[in-house]
Amino acid sequence: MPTSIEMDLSNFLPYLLNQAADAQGAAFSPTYKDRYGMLQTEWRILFHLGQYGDLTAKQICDRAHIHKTKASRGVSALEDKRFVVREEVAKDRRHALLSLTAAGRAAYDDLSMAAAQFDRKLQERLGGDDVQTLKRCLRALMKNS
Amino acid sequence: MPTSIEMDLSNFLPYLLNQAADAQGAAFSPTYKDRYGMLQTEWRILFHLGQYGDLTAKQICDRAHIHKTKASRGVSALEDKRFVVREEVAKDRRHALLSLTAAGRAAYDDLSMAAAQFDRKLQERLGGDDVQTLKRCLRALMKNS
DNA sequence: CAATATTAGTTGAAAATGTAACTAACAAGG
DNA sequence: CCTTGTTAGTTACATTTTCAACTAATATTG
Repeated sequence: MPTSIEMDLSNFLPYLLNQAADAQGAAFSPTYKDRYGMLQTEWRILFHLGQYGDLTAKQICDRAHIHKTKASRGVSALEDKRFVVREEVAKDRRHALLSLTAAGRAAYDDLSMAAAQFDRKLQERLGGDDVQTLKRCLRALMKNS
Repeated sequence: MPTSIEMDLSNFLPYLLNQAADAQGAAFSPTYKDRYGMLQTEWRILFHLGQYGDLTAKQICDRAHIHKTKASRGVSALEDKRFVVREEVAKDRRHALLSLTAAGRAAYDDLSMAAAQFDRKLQERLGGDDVQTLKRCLRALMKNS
């Protein structure tokens, strides 16, 4: 006799969030994985650089909530793929400004196009009003408490 | 000059989902991690057994979209903690029915209570109407396409 | 009922992640 | 300047996850 008064798993928000994120992440990941052999972190770094221009690793970490070790490895992988180059900042040699190469820019353009298309399909599936509410809620939930 | 016509990261649903799931997952995980040393998969298995009664590993995998190797290791860990016992099914000895021990049931009760409370706080933060919409959207997004 | 295919679950190795300790560069106070 | 503290980023190591191969049990087919 299961006691299920307290909580219903299918109503537990962290669970729903996680399942939805997994499902959609799995649906999109082949795009960057198969085309460019990227990991999620690499794709995220590439996206930030493509969208916001040159940044240091620290800035990317802060914006995208990526841990610095993960970012460090992601940047190295992108350098190996010749998608990113780093340039030391003269006045503070701890930082290095990251920027996209031509190849990196091409990959970004390709992937951001695919991402936009992916998003449009989701919007169609859910309907515009719901998507607005959904995104507003998700933005609120990103910022913890 | 960044080109950001195509796509805005802060509007890309897989990204928002992932960030929100990470943030809320990180907010809740100390509950099972600190109290019982559980990993997320273990907590999820425990939850399924507590809520839906005795199940085989396969049934849990199917319901919770957990890969069988992850589930196998999660079940072993729960056995080590004496939260779960397995009983062979006579008519098909490949399966094993998993069930909670008294200690497992106690942990489940404790955690499901905490989960319910966590969820109530989120509902308060977001407001009832939005939560309804949010959950409906997330359920739709869980089932891929 | 023997041969083959499926299914549930496990195991080992490789890949990825997280944690902590580390280096190198700068900053600030004495 | 010289100690002490902070910051950006890397590296080493332990934990976790993923992938592929495997075992054991049952189902299916000729």
